[in-house]
Amino acid sequence: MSHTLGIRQAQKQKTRQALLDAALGLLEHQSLSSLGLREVTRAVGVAPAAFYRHFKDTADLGVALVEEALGSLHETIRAAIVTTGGSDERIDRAVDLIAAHVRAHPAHVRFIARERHGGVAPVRAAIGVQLRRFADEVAEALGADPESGGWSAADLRMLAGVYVDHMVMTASAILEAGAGADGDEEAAARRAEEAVLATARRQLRLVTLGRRHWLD
Amino acid sequence: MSHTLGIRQAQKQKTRQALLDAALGLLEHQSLSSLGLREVTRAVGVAPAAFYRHFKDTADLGVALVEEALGSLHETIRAAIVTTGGSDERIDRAVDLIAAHVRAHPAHVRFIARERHGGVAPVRAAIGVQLRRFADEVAEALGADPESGGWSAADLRMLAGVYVDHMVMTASAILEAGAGADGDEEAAARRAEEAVLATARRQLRLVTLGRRHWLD
DNA sequence: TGTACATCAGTGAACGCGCGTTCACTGATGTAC
DNA sequence: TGTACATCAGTGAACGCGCGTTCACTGATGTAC
Repeated sequence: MSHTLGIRQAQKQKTRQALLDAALGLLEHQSLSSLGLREVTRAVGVAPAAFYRHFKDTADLGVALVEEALGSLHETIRAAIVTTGGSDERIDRAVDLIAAHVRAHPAHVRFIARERHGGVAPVRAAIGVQLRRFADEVAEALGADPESGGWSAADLRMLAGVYVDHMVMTASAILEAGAGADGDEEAAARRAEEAVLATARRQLRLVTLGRRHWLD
Repeated sequence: MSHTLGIRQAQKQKTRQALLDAALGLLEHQSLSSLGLREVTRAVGVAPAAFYRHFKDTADLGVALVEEALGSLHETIRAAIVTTGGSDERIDRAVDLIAAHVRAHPAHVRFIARERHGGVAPVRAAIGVQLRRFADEVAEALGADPESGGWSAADLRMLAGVYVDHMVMTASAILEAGAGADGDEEAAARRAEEAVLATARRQLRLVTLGRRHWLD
């Protein structure tokens, strides 16, 4: 099988991951566009010059973060796709999966929502490519669904786009709902999150109804 | 009626507007989070210290930009609301209005899409407040529509949210479609924009169908 | 297993530069009489 | 209308500071024999 990494390679990967983690943390309160290389290395505890052993600049690090963040989202999307059952069960399941994803990877969700339209072109492009891939994948799954008989490829792709966009928007809204959760406000934050989830479910039901009558 | 501004006040307003315009231009390729005060004053041709006669810092300037950008969007939304006719005509009209808005105020659209989830909290908050106001306004208009008989306030609000979010996303997508339009690619960009508009119309039709069968 | 050399992730000092902020100022505009 | 004083938008110099990038380096790890 795959041979074990040498000590040197393993240590390098560890430092690289520490840089990525530190950057993600620092991006909670700023945009990638203003993230400094020295800020990141300071947070990790290595010399500024060490940064260049791993990334060309912070935009390059941002692209690596896109792969990490959308890798985890990809798994959630696949889990939502394979769900079976009636439309209401599928909607509940999809929304639960998104909520769990946000709880597991809040910083990833924030990063994607923030940089999707952010000021760093290569990162924006990388996010765009991946989200389009997700939509293609969802469109393919929708095409396999008997409910989609008679749908054109363009219409399936349009519907898939609605689902993917909705997923990203909902994830970001859940994050925002929990943002003010300090001390006593925890209960209020939980209520706000539940309101976001309820709205998301209603919106998905609306789309499902539209889908059902698309070919009328 | 309102008395004319003094020469001093008029000149001050002119400088303030020049700072806002310069900032908006500089934000095409970066986020507010990384916009420098000196950058803005340099673009206008005034001393750095002059900035403080108008804004506390760049975040403060950003909040002023939100009001400017969402003021113009507000008018477009009102125009879309008062449209009459069958649902297809209303959809076509709404999408045309968005396209015209993007053509008239591309930098405003970019700013809102970028900073809606951006790294500057006061700006994010200001955008959130205004978009929620727009949704309230749309919900009220939807409530007056005979097609919405029997709808709960929460459902109307949910639907209004879908429309407002869709409008912002579509505006941003139109901008992105035209982004690569240099030289020979102009024709390709126009085709890309038309594809975005076609998708937006289909998505609105999907929502309209869902709306029609909401109470089934 | 042991030795001699090659590799290379991370160091630490140095650089020039542009940043945000302060301050006393200037001179055109505004106001009171 | 004319004069004397007040206001205040914009100036320009100065400050300390952290930035990104470069470079020769060190010493642990890897490799060839």
